[in-house]
Amino acid sequence: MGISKCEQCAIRQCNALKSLKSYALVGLSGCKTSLSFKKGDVLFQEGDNINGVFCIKQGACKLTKLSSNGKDQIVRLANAGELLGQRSLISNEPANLTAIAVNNMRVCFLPKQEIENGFTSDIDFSVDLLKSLAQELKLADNVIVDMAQKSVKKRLAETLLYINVNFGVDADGLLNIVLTRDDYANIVGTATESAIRILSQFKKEGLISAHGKKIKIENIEGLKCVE
Amino acid sequence: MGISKCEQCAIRQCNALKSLKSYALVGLSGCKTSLSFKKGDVLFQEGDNINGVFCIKQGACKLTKLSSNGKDQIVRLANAGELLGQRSLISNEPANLTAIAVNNMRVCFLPKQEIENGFTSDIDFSVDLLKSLAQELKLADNVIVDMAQKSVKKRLAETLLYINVNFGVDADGLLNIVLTRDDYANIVGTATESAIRILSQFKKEGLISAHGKKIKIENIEGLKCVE
DNA sequence: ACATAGGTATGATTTTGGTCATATTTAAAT
DNA sequence: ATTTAAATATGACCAAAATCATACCTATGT
Repeated sequence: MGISKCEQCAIRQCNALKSLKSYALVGLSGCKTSLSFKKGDVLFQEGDNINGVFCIKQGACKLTKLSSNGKDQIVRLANAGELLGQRSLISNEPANLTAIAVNNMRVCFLPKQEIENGFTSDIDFSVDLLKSLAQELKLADNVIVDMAQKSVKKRLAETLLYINVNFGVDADGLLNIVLTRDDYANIVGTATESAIRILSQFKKEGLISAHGKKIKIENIEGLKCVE
Repeated sequence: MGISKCEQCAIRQCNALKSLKSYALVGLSGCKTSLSFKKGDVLFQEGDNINGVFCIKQGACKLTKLSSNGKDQIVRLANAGELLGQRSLISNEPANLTAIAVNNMRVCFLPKQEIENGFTSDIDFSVDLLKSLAQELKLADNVIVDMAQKSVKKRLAETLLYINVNFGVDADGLLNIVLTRDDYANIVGTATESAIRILSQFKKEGLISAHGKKIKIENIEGLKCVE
């Protein structure tokens, strides 16, 4: 059971839970589970009946799906503040994606029943859920277009820029999210060797620098111009 | 103004409007606009403030997005019964996609205000909207994986199978949706010549037959096995 | 019926990206 | 600290798909 209380948790301001009335939050506090995951841990798997949502308090994860060719595609990255499993809860279906921690995470699990109470009683909450799904859908549609129309090199450049904007950099300017070359390949949908090759090229061109897995963007404008 | 009444319209059973209470339907009837579009007509464009939703009574359309390389990607096809513009309405944003009729269409336009009244008063309506967005999101995620991981040939085979299942065939077994080779290319995200070449190959292999633009699937199992 | 534009078809060639092979480096486990 | 596995790097080669070129259909309007 949770130590902290949902009413006092700042992270809920980042997602639809911000619209829950205080009595609903008290209900949540009483039945939530605080979990922690280490890098590489699986939060849930494609096909799991998750029966609730996960609120990311700290850390980030990748949402992947296994393709029929045996490769895992990373469909998107989720950051602290995001709610996972909304879609499955709403559709009343098993998870369509697998969630894997990309660094150490603290997560609250909120059981389905409690959330459902929220959205029959709180119209603002369902409106917020609608908005967040609508946003996810828009982003997904845009990814479809990028996948279909842009080169691997451009997709990889845009991925670096995306991570820079959405996850930021540390004191040394290194991207806060640390991914393997294989992860990068699975985001842009290419072979691992191709991702490695292109990142090496970006390094030679001075667009990025790499210290092991840690990447620093050296030339944002240059990356934006990659075709 | 509409001739028929929303209360008596069967097509709304196919989408979230089925959950509107009868008084809300009467309100809609009073302010809806019945439109018709011919093949190739634009219902709305990416960037338009559509200020309402479109309910497709008859016909089908393609939802496209212009990529930075100047090509139009077909993100999905929408059939009779579907509601267009839900996402924009919810996000309160301009349309992210362009809708173009692929055959003759009859469509009702339902203004935003009226729909919004529906979802503050009718919890079932917002739940249904949530479910339909959730479904769209799941499909979009699956398309991302397919785009990233499958060959052009496989994507084209799956597109034919998708159209077969979702739009059906006429008395002669020809697919009900008639698309140009260019449209097929823009669905799977390839060059027009590549789409033409692969369809020719499918013809030679006896998987399909083509009578001008009209396509008939001759060997469903064969198409399913295309890699 | 004829002209015309848009769509289909196919060949030749180039480019992009995938696969296979093999080092080398880095990180994790004992 | 040493071993081991995993991740990175790079070359060589191959396959898939894009591009360029050209020709031929087939609807459409005049």
